Amino acid sequence: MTQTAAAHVHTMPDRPALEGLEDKWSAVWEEQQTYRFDRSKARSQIYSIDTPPPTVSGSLHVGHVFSYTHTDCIARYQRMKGKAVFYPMGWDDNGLPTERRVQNYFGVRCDPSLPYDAEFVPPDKPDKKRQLPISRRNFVHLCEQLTAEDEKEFEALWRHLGISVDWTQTYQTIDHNARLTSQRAFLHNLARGEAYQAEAPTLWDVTYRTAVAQAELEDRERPGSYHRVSFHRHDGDKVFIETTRPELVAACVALVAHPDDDRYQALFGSTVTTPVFGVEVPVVAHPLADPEKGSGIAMICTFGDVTDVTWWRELDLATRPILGWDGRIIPHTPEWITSDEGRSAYEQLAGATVFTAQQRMVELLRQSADLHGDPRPITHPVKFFEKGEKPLEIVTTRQWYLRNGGRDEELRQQLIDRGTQLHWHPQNMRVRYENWVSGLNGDWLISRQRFFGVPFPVWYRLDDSGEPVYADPLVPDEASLPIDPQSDPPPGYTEDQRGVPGGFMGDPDVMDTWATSSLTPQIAGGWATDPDLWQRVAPMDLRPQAHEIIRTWLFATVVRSHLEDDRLPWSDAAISGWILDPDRKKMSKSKGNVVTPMALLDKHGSDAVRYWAASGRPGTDTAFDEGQMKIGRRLAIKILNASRFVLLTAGEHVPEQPSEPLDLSMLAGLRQVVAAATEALDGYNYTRALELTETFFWSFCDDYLELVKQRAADDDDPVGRDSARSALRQALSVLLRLFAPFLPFVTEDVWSWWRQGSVHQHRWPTPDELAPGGQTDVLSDVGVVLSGIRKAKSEAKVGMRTPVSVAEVAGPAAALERVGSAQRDLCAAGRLADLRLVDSSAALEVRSVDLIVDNSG
RNA sequence: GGGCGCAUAGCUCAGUUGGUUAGAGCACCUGCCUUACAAGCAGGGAGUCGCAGGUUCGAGUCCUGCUGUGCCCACCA
Repeated sequence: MTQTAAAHVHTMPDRPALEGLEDKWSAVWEEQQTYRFDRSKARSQIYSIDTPPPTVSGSLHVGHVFSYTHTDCIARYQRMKGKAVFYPMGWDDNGLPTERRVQNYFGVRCDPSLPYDAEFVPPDKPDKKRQLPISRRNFVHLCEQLTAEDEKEFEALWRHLGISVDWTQTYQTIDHNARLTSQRAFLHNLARGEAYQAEAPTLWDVTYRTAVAQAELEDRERPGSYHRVSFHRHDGDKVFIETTRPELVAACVALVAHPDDDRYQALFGSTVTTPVFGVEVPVVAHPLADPEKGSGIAMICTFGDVTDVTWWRELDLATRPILGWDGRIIPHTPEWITSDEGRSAYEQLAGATVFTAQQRMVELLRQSADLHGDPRPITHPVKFFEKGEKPLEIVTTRQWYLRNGGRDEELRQQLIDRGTQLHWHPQNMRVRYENWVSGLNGDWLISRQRFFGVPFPVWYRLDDSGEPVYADPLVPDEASLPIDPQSDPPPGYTEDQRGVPGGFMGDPDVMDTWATSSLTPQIAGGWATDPDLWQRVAPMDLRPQAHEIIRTWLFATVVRSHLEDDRLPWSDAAISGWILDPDRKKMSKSKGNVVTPMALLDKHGSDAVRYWAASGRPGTDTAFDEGQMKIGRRLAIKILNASRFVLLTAGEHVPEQPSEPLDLSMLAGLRQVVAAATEALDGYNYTRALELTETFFWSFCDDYLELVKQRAADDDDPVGRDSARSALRQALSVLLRLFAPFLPFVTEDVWSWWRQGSVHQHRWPTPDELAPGGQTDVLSDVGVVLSGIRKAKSEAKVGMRTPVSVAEVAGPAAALERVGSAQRDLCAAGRLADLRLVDSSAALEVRSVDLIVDNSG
């Protein structure tokens, strides 16, 4: 142990350089287990992070580097403050992107009805046209196999970037623990009545043939057309409506207008008949109807859009669905269409896609003279599944829901209150949370009609006629989780009772990916597998994440924790911004402007890239700026050179406390920096902490080092010499630690030149450890004089080494006294033979500088 | 349509609760081989703080309106 530790005390190089520091130190950190979580600590001594699990099937981009660096700076700071940092890493391999990738890569598809095949090996050459059906468990294996490669790439990047994750703490969102956790949490929700099934109109993606939750919607502007269509009153008069969806006339259940709309007062309470189909529908009033839109009166169909659902529910209207789960018009002619003409018209639509049905319906309306004028093209927002390509339809299906306040004012208020209790960085992000929670219009739909994912751990009894009894699901023992109801029988049943009357059937659905990722604190923290760990890390300290998933990941996590533990999942949420390209657009792969992160790290060095990332304030979108990385690189090199100089000058000797006013002044300034940087980091303002340290460091190099370099080497003045040496060593030690969270490689390398152990396990500096006393204005006043002398030389276009016979400095007596206290240093640094101090009431200034210019040569 | 940001030097950004003459870095210009660092050092020029009002002794900062820009949300007739 001592042997290996000693091996990492490195000697100071003659020409220090940044090259190779990443590989060198990441290997040492791994070997020394520098970032290993110490689980012997109690909760109060632990800082725990709910790390975002990156989607492994996605690609690495600069945004990852940016936001993970922010979290790492916080993690390193907390570690140096003495906390045991729980900093796990997850991999998101659940959900549609992975499902599609595994299908294409291996040429297979998941068929949950198949039994597990332990002997299965994927085909050598995937046949993309005929995907081989395999069981869910086999599919999960392939997923884990494929994503392992991606995980390696991510891990290599994180290590190279210096992310101080504990690599023994990893999870995958589809792994055993994640499935166990998701199923167990669901069963708790079910037992408490928070999870329930309902048959209801549901937003439905016809391509994936799955339900979609409110949080996964997005609006897209799409072309459409207003069709002016007439309905018929019994007296033969026509009522004109405008619709963008004439193909749904057969699903019409009512016309609706605003209750105050004078034009339609006479119609309310009466009935009209639909064009073409001749179905009698009521005319109703509802305040949601907009008199300004179209003709002010609209047809209500089951279901054309979510407003239809509202009207249907609130006005208690009939249900006349004509769209199937495949997005086509239902083949058999519905019973509410009774006329011969109507039934034959419907037959022309039956089985057609929405697109084709609309064309045929327009033709039918023309023939019956119920289409007035030409369709008027418009552009309007249409709801899409965010990963889908066709507009969503609304169909009635049986689904699992989880209460999230969308239909319950009391729960909604409790969740809004949770948002208030959470410390947001930056604070204004809370508003997005509140807007979202306030705008919820239903509970969280958590079931998906997909094949790959975490299955619902329930079965249904089949009655004597083989129909499932949904009202009373069979549930497994918690000890048997995770289970797959498609291959495991419920307790008390045997597999041969599957699908037979009097037997059972497994729930065919899987959970929404957010139903799993909303449990990342529980998955990472061992809620279901390691109660000892869980009580040490939960509730967690920090959730770092991006702002666009506040409505999904953040909110869903709050919901789960609120329902399960009646508390917040973490105390703080740090919301990172986006990376913008130079055109101020969000960087994205499709635009082809993404730089691969590893190439950046190689080009500039990890510390330099981290410097750029840390310059992006919490929650603020930041421009991708290689110039900023060059500045970071320069800073890292400066740290190498200045440290080397300090150590050469100050030597190995550990002297007494500093005594010279100038030295004490510098340390007084540094004490202020330590206090301010600590306060900034406590408030998650890592950018401010870096900025303060950097500013101090440059003036430390340019002024203080220049002033004391001669005294520090002057053996004729042992007191002054040792004062400077002591101050230099104290300052270097503190500065390296202040920089360590941001520039872990260069600081660790310098630390190894003269100290034992890792700087990253050293304690964060405190003002108390620096020599007390000292006035900051000694150094600043001396700096004014030094700057004046430099300016005179610069304006005379002579070198800084040019000697000066006398410089005259004027200012108030107190300032002159401070300058005088460092007269020797000033004369040495400015090459002054004499410094003349003149009393003046004006601000301190250099009045004259008499240069000794050698014109002879 | 509602909400939240942003707008300060050519570029990227700081400017804490209102307070002398608005700052930094990059870029640019002028110099300097100076023994830690030329991937360095010294110095310099450069801004009507988006526009218009208002509050105040005093506004980059507070209030109102507007413009531009970005994001989030929203009920598809």
